[in-house]
Amino acid sequence: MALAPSQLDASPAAHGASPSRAATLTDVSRQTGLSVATVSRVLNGRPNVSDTARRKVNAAAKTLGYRANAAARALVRQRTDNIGVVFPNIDNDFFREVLVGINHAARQSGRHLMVAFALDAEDEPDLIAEYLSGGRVDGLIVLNIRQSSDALGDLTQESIPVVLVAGPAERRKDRHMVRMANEQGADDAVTHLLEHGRRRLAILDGAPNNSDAVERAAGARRALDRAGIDRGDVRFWEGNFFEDTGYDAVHRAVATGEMPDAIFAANDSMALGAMQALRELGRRVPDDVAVMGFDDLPAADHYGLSTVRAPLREMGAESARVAIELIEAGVPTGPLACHDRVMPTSLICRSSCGCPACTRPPASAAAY
Amino acid sequence: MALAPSQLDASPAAHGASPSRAATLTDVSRQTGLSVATVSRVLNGRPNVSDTARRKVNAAAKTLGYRANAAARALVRQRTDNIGVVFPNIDNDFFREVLVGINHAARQSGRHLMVAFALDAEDEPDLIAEYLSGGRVDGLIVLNIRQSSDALGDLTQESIPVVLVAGPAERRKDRHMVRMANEQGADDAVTHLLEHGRRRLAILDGAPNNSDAVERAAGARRALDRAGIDRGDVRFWEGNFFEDTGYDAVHRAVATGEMPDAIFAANDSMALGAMQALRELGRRVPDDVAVMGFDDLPAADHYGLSTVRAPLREMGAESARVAIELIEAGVPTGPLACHDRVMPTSLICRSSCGCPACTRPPASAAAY
DNA sequence: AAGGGCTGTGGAAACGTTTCCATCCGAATT
DNA sequence: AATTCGGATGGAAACGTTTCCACAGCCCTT
Repeated sequence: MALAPSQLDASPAAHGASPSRAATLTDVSRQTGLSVATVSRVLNGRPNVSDTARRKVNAAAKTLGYRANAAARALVRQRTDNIGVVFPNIDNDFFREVLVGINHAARQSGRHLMVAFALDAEDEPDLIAEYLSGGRVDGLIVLNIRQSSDALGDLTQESIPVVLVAGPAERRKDRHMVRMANEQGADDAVTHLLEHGRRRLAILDGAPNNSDAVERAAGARRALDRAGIDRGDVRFWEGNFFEDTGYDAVHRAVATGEMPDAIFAANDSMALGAMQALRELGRRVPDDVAVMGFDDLPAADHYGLSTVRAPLREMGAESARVAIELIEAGVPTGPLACHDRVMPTSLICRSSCGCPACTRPPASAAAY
Repeated sequence: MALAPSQLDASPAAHGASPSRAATLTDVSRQTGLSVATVSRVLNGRPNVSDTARRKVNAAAKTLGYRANAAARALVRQRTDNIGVVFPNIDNDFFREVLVGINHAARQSGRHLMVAFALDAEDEPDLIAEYLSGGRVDGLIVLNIRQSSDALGDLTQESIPVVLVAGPAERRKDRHMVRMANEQGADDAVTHLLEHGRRRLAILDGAPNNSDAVERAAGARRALDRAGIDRGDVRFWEGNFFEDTGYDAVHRAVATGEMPDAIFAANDSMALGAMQALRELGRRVPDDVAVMGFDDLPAADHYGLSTVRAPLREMGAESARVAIELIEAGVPTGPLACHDRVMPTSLICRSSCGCPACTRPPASAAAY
């Protein structure tokens, strides 16, 4: 009450030397002579505070280097402003791009990321369970969850929202999910090859238990059917997403004399393997055989591989946006109304598809 | 006091349906009839609790799915068990490996990771400042901090320990740092080439303002000097770590007729560029020209490039260990006694160095 | 002139832990 | 049998916020 004006008393370590403890609301309160309630109101931009008080508090907070303690705030607000991100233990090239997208969206909303990689397959459920309770995060993003590890039971049991990125297809009605348009992307690629007059196609398949692979194969078939291509002209080659299966498939084809005039590989790794085999065998790309892949790995650019870009950053950013949306909507999102956001792919024409008209779009990442 | 034995009253949502709020210590206390103090003691494995109480509490905690609230615990313990990790905005292939290493060490110590990427160069200092105060993390790891963005002033001013990974050389005595043995690695690579009888060497340099590049070049020079190689036999080619500078350098060499019999490139990207140029020019690797790189990118394996493995996971893990060590030691680590941990590199012989004796070590990552 | 509605402010409770301190009890010591 | 000791337990404070509620002025209306 007795507020001596302009009291510049030796406040506790104004910006002193030692790594002193962080300033608290009480410190600001003492320095300004105002109550912690008022100080808190100013610092949170709440109404009903006089301009005088506002000025004093802001000045003192700046001097003291005040920053609200996250734990105390989380405790009373019942909200941490953190989002958890769980990665599978499997080494995955995409991971970085997805995380960059998540980071972008999270930071735009002023939230922070808690990131964890499963150390092994058994570790994943533990990790998820750890984030689901404990109040460490307000929402959880799980990448590429392994089919088996359903630490996730019933959506309605959970106290925080969970968003799956590139999760198993069968959980789509059951879980909030963000994925890419695998089918449309593959359709686009095959259609592109057909539009360039290629007719004797080979489809290099991915691992059959991988949902990306299955969907891409389906997209390729859809394009072939729509164009009315004779199935006798199409070869379906088995692969498993690894480079050597692309390489081997081409060598087998040359052995049996069944070389196509175009190859669509369900991912870039296999496409690059196929291109290497073609080069070794003296076949020219794209003159003799056109090749398209899927994913748009950095290496694709380097080798001029035309491909379908997997919108990884967009998927990451979208998953964060969905999580935030669910967090802000409050807990009871119920079992109904699951999100299933499908991020569009885009065709990237380089040299391997053999269309001179197409120019490579800028490698920008403007909006995600 | 009046504890009715075996009271199985309708506890608040034992494991009910709705996404009810998480169980608290008070819930467990009510269910067991014991005080929160005792419950807390049991759950933290503290002594001076009867076995009866221990059993009752553990059972109730399990039934209720109790997990301690992180914010409340952090508030009273003045410690979050979180470690912050800040990445520069620059796209960096290494980032993932480093993070995996950090994750491993952090999780082994039961800590969690808060990860953030700087959105752009100006963003980095903000990010660092945000983690330095606010009590969100107990320690901070900053990767590859940009020379300019010294949001980091004086070590002694900071309230939490900060560890730099691959930071600027000039801060080594000033800051806790974890880095790799660039000089020794480059020395090893050049020595290896010399041991195979190569004498007309070319050293493909990295960007001169990059400390990794400078150190690697110094290591190469050290090996040459020690072997007493005539400097007239050695060419120093300028590069900037990008693939095309390796490619161009080889083309220039062939134009001037100064083709060496071995090339050491300061990183794999340039080495791969050089190899591609050699292939195009009809020179055989390693027969005509041996090539070695540095980093051990995934692509190095694919192209049989012999190289020096950059111990990225180890650097990550070590940085986390240093951070944890500093956290546990308490704040006042003072300006003296800065850590400068140098993680050893290792020679990876594949086919491009031309030594049949060397076999490729397993691609394990056993211990990090 | 009295009442009512705003505005600015402070006190105090609450969030969920951990931990200090006091208390109580039974067993061991004198 | 009186005393001490140590183990088991509960009460309550503390951590740093936010926010509800009460209250004191003040201006405006009737």
